[in-house]
Amino acid sequence: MPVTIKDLSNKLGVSRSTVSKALNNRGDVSSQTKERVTQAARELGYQPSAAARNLRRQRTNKIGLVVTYPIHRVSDFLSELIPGMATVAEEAQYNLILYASMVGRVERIKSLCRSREVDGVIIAWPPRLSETVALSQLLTDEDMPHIFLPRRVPHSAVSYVAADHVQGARLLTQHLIALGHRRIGFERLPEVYETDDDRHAGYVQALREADIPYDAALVVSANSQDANYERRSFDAFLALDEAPTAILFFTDPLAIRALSHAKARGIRVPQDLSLAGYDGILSSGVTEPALTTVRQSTAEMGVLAVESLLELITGGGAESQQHILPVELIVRQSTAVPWKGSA
Amino acid sequence: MPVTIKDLSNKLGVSRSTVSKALNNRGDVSSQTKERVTQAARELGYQPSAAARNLRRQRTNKIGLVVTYPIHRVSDFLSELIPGMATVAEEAQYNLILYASMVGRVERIKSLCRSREVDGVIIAWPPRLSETVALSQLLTDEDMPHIFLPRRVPHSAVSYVAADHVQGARLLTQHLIALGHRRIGFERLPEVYETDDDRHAGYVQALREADIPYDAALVVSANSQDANYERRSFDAFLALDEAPTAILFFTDPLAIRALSHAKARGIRVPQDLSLAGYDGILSSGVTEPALTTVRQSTAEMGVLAVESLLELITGGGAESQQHILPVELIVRQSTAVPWKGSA
DNA sequence: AACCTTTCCGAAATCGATTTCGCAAGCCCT
DNA sequence: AGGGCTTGCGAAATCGATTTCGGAAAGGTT
Repeated sequence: MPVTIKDLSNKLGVSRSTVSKALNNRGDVSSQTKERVTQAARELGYQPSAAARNLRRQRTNKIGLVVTYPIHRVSDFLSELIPGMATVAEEAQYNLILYASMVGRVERIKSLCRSREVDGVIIAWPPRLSETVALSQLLTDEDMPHIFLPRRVPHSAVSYVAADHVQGARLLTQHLIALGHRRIGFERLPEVYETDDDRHAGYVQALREADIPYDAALVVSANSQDANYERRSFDAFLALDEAPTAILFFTDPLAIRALSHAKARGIRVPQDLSLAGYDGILSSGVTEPALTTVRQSTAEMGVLAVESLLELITGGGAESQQHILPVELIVRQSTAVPWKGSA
Repeated sequence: MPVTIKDLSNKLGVSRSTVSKALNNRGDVSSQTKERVTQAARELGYQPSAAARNLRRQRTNKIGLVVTYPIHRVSDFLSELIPGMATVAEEAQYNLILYASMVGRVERIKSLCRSREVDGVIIAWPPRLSETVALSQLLTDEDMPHIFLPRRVPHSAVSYVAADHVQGARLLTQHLIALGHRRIGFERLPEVYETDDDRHAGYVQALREADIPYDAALVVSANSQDANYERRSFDAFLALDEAPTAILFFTDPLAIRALSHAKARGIRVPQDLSLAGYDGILSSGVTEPALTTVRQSTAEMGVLAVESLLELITGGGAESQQHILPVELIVRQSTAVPWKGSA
């Protein structure tokens, strides 16, 4: 039985209204009374009940991080996202509630809105575009401020924070072209929809800019569900009439595994073959050779998502928040001039 | 303006009490009425207000993950902890609220208790023992179920989930001894208190079991604040009259950096020097050579912590929950027989 | 002195759900 | 028929804070 506002008002002989107004620093309380009340509140260790306050104020000062993707598949990103998000939220007197088991649970999201557990949500790793747009509509209908992360949603009314993957893939491809590569493989991952489209577009764009014809045989689609697929696709690359001299992988883990396949086959990286990843995860820096990759600042995206969401909640900002953050090319040892030494 | 219980009762022409009782499946409502009510609730998409329910029920169905350590320093662990924790919590109809900026904020924790935002808390990476015990006392006084993670708290009334670090360090040391090492260095990290003590104890125990005298010169203390310290301490190891043939590091990152220092000095690992880490982070598997390490199942600890906390909350379980999870030795390529080939 | 402003406070309504308690209707039993 | 039970429902209290609104008291103005 914690101290309530009633206890305070009894002890001081003033009404509950006065206590509340004093603690919230309203105008119609004398500074004397304010002093007495705050003093007593401190002494008794009074802390307003969150539930009562939420009910009355009709807001919770909590924002939801709704992960609409198998959460263990994105835990690496979460570890970069969460510290910044939580910190920024807390600076604004908000807390982060995690909703992990949201894969395909539109019903659950709807009930989350209606029960008003949170003042706004960040939808992390939303599903394919059509569903995302529908979800956004649902949330709008429910009057729930929301922002998508970290995927671009090409729709003017939808808020999101994403990284510039067109540019990322373009930078990587340009880097390889500058080294002298002309046959550049690209292993894409269609299951991530727009992100995959974007990176593919960046790859295509860089090729076009260098007047290198696009060869569909150099582009294969990975499948993160199927562990064996990687090796098969890697071998497929090598079996081409004109094998690529460099391969871009959709993510670092794919590239790292390709690296070990290469080693197992006696292919030297980068002398015989250049490999590059994407994301700049920690492991990409400690492989031998260290991976050339593109780094998106996940932490920054999280921070920006929270900040944008808070603006949507307080209504201070624009109608919709759309942010695309720059990415950074990280050149390391896994890429080099093709056929440097064939010994 | 979401649908409230009042809307339902109006539409159906029954009292609010009846609606509530019907939806909560109480005994004193006819099954007919129950049917009508649930039907209408579905149609209108009624969802009880979380705040109102919390206020009335005096519980929130939320548990707090209180990180009392700089959160960006533990983000790797968080990524392993959180998916399991959130999933288990949600299965039990609970959600996880993150409290990130809790370093030294005892006041904040106290207000968290008094405002009853959560039904229980998991205190992650608690501070030194004396403070931890005091914190536990505070939480007990506030009637707030709590559990510490992932550190042992040697105090019968305090609940915690931890890993068996005595055993972990012992396994590593035994492994090196079995390979033939007798001069085994140990770089400890005193800032993590009990965990450090435990690992040191395991090291000592393994040496004693093998009748190898303890040499204080082989044990140095790292300081994670000071990036240069590592190199200095590494050089200090090498400068010893009788340099160690193997070194255990308190964590994988320390070992990984030692690995690059070794390379930079032309020392071959493991031929000239065996190195081992601790924790089995992802990166430890992709270094060259891959690190021998000890893996604690962080994910399991998180799950167990949530389960234990839920028992404390529902009062079903024991008075205090104390769990020490086994650890697993992972032998990889960074450890070998000493002086295998000196060429 | 009559009137008008401020200043400050408290009674009561409110947020939305749950729970207690009383009561009416219907049933069974002797 | 009368007493006792069961069943099903609703009125009202409750959780704890906030907010609206009315009014008393004090001060100021002509």
